[in-house]
Amino acid sequence: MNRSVALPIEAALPDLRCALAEHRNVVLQAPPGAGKSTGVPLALLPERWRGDARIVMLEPRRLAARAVATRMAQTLGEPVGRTVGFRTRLETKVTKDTRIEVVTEGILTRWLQRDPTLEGVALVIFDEFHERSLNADLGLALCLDAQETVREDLRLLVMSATLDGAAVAKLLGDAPIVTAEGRAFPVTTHYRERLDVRSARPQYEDMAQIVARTISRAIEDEPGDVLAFLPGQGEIRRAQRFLEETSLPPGVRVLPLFGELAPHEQDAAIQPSRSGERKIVLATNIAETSLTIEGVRIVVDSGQERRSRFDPVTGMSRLELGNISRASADQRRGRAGRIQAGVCYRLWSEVEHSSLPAQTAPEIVGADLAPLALELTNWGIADPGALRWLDPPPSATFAQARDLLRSLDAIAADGRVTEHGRALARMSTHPRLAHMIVRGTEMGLRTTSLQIAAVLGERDLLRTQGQDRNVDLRFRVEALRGERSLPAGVSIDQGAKQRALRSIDLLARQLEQPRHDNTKLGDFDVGRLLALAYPDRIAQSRGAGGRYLLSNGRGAQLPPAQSLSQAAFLVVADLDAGDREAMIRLAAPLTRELLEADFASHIEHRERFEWDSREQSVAAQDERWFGALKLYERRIDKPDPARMLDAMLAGVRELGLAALPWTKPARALQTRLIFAKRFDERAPAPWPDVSDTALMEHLDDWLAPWLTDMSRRDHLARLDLHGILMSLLDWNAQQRLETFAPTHLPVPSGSRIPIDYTEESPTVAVRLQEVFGMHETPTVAEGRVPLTLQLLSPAHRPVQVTRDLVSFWARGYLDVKKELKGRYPKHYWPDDPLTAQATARAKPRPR
DNA sequence: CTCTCCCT
Repeated sequence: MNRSVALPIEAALPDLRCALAEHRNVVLQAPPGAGKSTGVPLALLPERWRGDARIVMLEPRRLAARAVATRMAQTLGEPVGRTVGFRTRLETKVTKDTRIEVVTEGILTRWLQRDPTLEGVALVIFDEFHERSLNADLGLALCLDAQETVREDLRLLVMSATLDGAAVAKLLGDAPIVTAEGRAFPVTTHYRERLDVRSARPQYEDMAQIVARTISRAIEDEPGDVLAFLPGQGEIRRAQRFLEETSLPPGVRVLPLFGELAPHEQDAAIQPSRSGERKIVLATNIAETSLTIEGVRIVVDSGQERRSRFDPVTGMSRLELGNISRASADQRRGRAGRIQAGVCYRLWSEVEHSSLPAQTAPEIVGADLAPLALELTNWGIADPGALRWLDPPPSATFAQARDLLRSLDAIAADGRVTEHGRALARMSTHPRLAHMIVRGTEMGLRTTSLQIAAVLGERDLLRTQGQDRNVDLRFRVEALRGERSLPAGVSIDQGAKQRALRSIDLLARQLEQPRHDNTKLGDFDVGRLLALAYPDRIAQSRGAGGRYLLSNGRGAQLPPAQSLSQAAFLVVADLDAGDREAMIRLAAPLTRELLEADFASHIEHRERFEWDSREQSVAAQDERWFGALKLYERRIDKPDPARMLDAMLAGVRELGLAALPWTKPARALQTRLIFAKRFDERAPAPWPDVSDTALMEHLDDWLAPWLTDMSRRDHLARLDLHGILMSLLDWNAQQRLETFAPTHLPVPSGSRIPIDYTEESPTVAVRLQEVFGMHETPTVAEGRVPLTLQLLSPAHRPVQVTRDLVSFWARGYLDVKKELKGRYPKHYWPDDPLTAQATARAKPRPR
């Protein structure tokens, strides 16, 4: 147990032992390099409270679980699996002698679901808790619940590097906080303002270019290897090009590092440089926690990262580029001070730094919560509020997750877990995929469904170089089965394949044995099975260009040059939701026939009656829908008249009243009725409101009866609007209208002049000569409304307007006569118009 | 021109 150099954690161990002897729950705060992961479990092994029970320590990653267990075993001078063992989903080294068990975080959840008392476990240690992984948060919530209900003596130790310990200590019931020093060398921090004040810079510069320039300056100014953090592969490739264009000192190599890189390429970046050589590692977040790069003295930090964010509305995730947190920046900087004093270049200013979030948002805030919701439901909890959380699961996402579980038949109508849901919870895969495996097994497609789940559990089974990546999932399933020869530039990731095969074994053991299994792969088996897992991502071609519509209503697009783009239907296993259209990353083809057969109970039959604006007619169609996808449509030969009528009315509503065949008499009748309604004071008034507004509002009442058998705009020409309006009046009202608002005014010449009711005051336009002998101003509305007389010349030119004929004759007439006599000398212009003979003749009477 | 990790 002796080490040549004492770990910094040693100093804190007495306090930690004390705290754990007296309290069930304790928080240990220690920076990276303190040696807590290996030091703490070993130090607690002899404690009295342990008895003969195990200490369990959670690690966020399999690699870490194995490495930490190995180091502890070495310290004891034992092989792994004796006193110290580890357990991950895919690999286990544990015996009956094991008293310290290092496990990945998901394993604990599995244990708790099987045995909430966690029998045989004295202490659970949450290592790297500051990373706030979903599984660690869930594990802690379940442990606290178990502690409250069935395991009062269970001890919990939360270890954290950068996390503010106070919040978690409070969550643990005012647990004591023990702190330890780290062992890190000082790192000098340069902010961007100090680097770049010299030159005026353009407004925008490629991040990759700025990183490259900072690196080439740093490598001149400082000794040692460089680790640069960039948000993604694209930026890494660009920075690499920029660096290779500049003249780097001899012996300096540029090495990219990201998750999709082949293992031997990752190793090249991780291993220490040979003597006399230096390296520049361009890395994603993978180098922040998962991998440690040997020999780094200089860190260049872009300050950005890509993060996955789940959208509960669409049920899809998207990658977002954003600023890192201060905690993350410190973690990245710490990578420069592991073996000696180092230097860190931050490509942002000190002012910007203070505005960054202190901590990275915990995973639970932005993740798909379907797995968590299934765990909680299986735990017997429908509302996460029943448990204690640092950050509770966001309610919208949790609700979406419960909806999904309901659609997978995992939750019953009463909100509790179903037998099927229990089966899904027993499986070590996403509930969607577990559902696919269980139902697929029932369909006789067990092997294929297991293979799909295993392939989807890996980032990508295939490595593609120098060409467009083929997104067909069948391609990968066939490769896993060894049934496909791969084209040049495409190879199997052997590590991924081995993990996939282990996964299949594991999942198969979690299943009931099938009655029969079809091991041969049919063309559409993958698509059919995938549809069980992702019914919301079944996609229908929109025609050309690899563009599809998903059953959840969103658009999605295939990358260029995909053989799948010929498929009428796809099921999408993986996609990035993007800003506008989602990009399909993995999919398999399906047919309409299979979709309709497998999802018969989810297909919606609709008889659709709608006004088609483009065709200007009613569309009466028989349709079959799956979510947002229209699978089938046919014109209905004998449509239901009532629904036809509704659609026709909708059409008129859209077209407006102007689309109706208004004749002059019809419009005139409308204005007379409006006039009558306005001026008739007799009660009860028999007049309907036929203003344009009222007609539009009440189309169903007055127009509908006349629209039977009509289905297009043309048909409206058949309407007799005058007759229709007249039919709104009973016989008495029709009679009364004739006297109250007559159509015409008889004048002394014998003519009948039409009365225009559209103006504010009803008007007749009549030649002056026709009203000689008319003593009084004519009226309508039973004498209450005088008509406006527009008096015209023989040539129908307006001469005078008056609402008072008596005073016109008395005063205005003389002037008018004089003028008209000048222009129309042959006409008859009497001195006394009241006794003169009116005439309707256009030509002057012969003298 | 798309991060990373994980599940008896």
